[in-house]
Amino acid sequence: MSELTERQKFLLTLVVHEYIKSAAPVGSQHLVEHYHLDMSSATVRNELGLLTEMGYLRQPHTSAGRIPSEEGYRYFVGRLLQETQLPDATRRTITHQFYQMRNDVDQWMRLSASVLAHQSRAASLVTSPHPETARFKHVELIATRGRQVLMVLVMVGGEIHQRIVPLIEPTPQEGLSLIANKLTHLFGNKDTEAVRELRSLLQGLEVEATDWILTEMDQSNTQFAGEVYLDGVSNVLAEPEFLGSESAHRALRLLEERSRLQDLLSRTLATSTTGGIQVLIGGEGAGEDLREFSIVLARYGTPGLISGTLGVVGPMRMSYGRAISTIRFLASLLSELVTETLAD
Amino acid sequence: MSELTERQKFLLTLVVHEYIKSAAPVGSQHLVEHYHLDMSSATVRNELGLLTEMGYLRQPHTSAGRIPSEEGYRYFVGRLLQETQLPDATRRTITHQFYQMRNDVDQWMRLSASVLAHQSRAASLVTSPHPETARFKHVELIATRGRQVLMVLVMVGGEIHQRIVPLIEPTPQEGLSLIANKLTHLFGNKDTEAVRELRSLLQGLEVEATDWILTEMDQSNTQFAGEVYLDGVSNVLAEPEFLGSESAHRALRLLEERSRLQDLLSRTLATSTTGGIQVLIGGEGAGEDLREFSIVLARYGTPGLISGTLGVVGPMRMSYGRAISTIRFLASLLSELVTETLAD
DNA sequence: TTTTAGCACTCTCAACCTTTGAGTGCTAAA
DNA sequence: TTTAGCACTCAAAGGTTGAGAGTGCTAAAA
Repeated sequence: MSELTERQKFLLTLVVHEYIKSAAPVGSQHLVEHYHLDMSSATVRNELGLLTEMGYLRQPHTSAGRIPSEEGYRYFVGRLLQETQLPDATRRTITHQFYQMRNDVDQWMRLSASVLAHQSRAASLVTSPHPETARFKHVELIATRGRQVLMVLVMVGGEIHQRIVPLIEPTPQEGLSLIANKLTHLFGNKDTEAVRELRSLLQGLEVEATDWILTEMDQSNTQFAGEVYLDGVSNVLAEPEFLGSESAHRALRLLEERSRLQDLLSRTLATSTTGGIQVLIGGEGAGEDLREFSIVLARYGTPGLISGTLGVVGPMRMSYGRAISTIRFLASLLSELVTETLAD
Repeated sequence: MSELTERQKFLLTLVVHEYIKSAAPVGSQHLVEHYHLDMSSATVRNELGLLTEMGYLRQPHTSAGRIPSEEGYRYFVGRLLQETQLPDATRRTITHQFYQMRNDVDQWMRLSASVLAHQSRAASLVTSPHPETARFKHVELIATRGRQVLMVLVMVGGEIHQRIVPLIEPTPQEGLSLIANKLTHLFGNKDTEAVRELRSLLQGLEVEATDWILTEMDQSNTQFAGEVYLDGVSNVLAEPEFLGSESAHRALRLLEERSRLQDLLSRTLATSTTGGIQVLIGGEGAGEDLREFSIVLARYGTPGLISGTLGVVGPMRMSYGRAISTIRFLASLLSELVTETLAD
C-alpha cells in the first residue's frame, strides 16, 4: 500500500479532529470554510474520496460527510498524532493533589482514576500495584471473639490481605503474637517456594498459620492484577452516540464484572512489552461488547517486579491526545510513587 | 382523609403490580381482562377515577391509562405490601455463597452488593461495617526503603488503615517492631480520648507514631460510613424509562461521587432509628438528582457499636417486595457475620 | 344506591408523505 | 491538477392522517 501524501495526512487529521469535536460526519465544504483551506471543496472531495477508497474514512450513507473508520483512527493514532505534553499548569495541579495524598496509600488509586476520568472525559480504570511474584513481608495474628483469628498479611509492595482463620485450639493473643513474630522473621522477603520449604521446620499452630499464608500468596500469584478502580463511567454514557444505545449498557456491564475486566487487561497487556502505551481501537481483541469503544492502556511501576495498569475506556472518537498524555503523565507519577515507597 | 375501601386498595395494588411489570400506563379494560375481575371496566374506571382524585394515581395524559403517583407508591409500600420472605431455595443459595467466602472478609461486601443487585434487579450499594467510635486494636510498623515506614493500623471491628509515615530519624525494623508492640499493648481497645491521654507517657518516636495513629482514628470517627461498594448500575440503565434519559446519567454521576453518596446515607439514616427498613420514594430528601428513583435502605450490624448500610437504588417502579425481602435477609446475614467475627 | 352499557371525545403513536438541505460524484473547462 | 457546475442521493424534519386505547359522562338496569 502506497504512502499517503502530506495533504492526505493533513486532511485525515482534520477529519479526525473535527469528528471528535462534533460527533457529526464532516463534509468537504465544512472543512474548507472552517479551516480556511487553500483549495476548493471539490479538491477536498477528491482527496476524501481517495482516503475513503483506501479505507481510512467511511460514509454513513451516500450523501453524508465522512467519518474516520477504525483503520483511520489507527493510522491517526499511530502516525499522525504528535505526542503533546499535558499543560504545565495541569501537571502542577495533579502533582499537588498527589502530594497532599502522599501518605494515604489507599487514596492513590482512587485519585488516579478520578484525575484520569476528568482529564480524558471518559471512563477510567486503574488497578492497584501488584507484584509479579508474591513475597512475604509481614504477618499479624489478631485474636477476636471465639476461635476466630484475624490474620493480616502484608506483602512486599504493600498489598494487604485480610483473612479470618479458624484455629483448632483457642490461643491467647500473646501466643499468637509470638507465632506471628517468628513467622515474620523467618519468612521475611521470601517467595512462595521458599516459604513452602521452610514449612517443614515448623510445628503445630505455626504450620497451620503457614498454610493460610501460603493460600493467600498462591492466590496473589495467580491473580494477574490488583483491585480495579473505576471512575467517570457517566462521562461515556453522556456522549451523544450512546444516548439511547444498547451497546453502551453492555459495555458498562462488562466494566462491572471484575473478573472479565481483569481477564481483558491480562490478555491485552501480556502482549505489550514496549512499556509504552497501547491503544485498542474498536475494542480489538477485547470482545464484541467493546466494538464501539476504544481503550488506551499503559502499565506503571517496575516491569517484572511490581506493576499496575492505567486505562481509559471511551468512544472511538475520544480525544486520544488527551487520554494518552494524561496516562503517560500519571504512569510516570505513579511509577515514581510506587518504587519510592513500596518497593523494598 | 377517609380510608380507602377494600376494593380501592385491591385495585391500587393491581395497578402498582401491573405497572411495575409492564412499565406502561395500565387501563381499566386491561385490568378486568387480565385479572378476571368480577366487575365491568366502567366500574373499575370509576374507582380509578376516585383514586386519581385522591392523588394515588395519575394519568400521563387524558386518554392514557393510570400510573401510580409517588403518594400511590408510598401507600402501597406502607400499607398494602405484605412482607414476603425470600424463597427458601434462594436463601439457601445465598447462605451457601457466603459460607464459601466466610474467611474472606474482603469479599463479603462485594458479594453482598452482587447478590443484592441480582435479586433486586437494580443498583445496589453496600458500605463496609464501620464502628461508631474508633477503638484501637493493633498497630504494625513496617520498614520500607528510605525513611518511609508503612503503618498498618487495625481497629476493633476489622477496619484496616494503611498509611505511609515519614520518620524523622531512620530506624531499623527491630526498633519499629518494639515500638509497635509497646503501643499495641498500651492502646489495646482504647478509644481516641484514651489514646490521647496516654500520649503524654511516651517519648520520641512513640509520640510521633501515636500522633499518626490519632490522625487515623480521628478520621475514622468523623467519617460516617465505611467504604462504598456498588453493583448492578447497568440494571437500572437498562430499564425502559431510562433508555434515552438524561436523568439516569445524573443519578449515575451521583453514585460515582463517594462523598455525596456518604452524605446522602448519613442524612437519611441518621433519622431512622427503628432498625427497620427505610424506603425513599421519588428520592425524597435525597436531592433533585434522584427525583425519578426510589431507594431502599437498611442498616446491619449492632446499632451504636458497629454497623453498615445496605441499599437498593432503582426506578420508582422497582419491585419493592423483592428489594425489601432481599435487603432484610442480607442484613440479618451480615449482622450475624459481623458480630460473630469482627466484634471484640 | 351501585353497577353497567353505550357513546362521544381526547390523545398518543406509528405510518406515510413531502420538503429541505447537506453532501456527494462526475464532467468539462481552466 | 484544480476548479466550477450540476444532477443525484439520502437522512432528517415537518405535517397529515388513521387506528387504537382509554377516558368521562349519562342513562338505564340491578
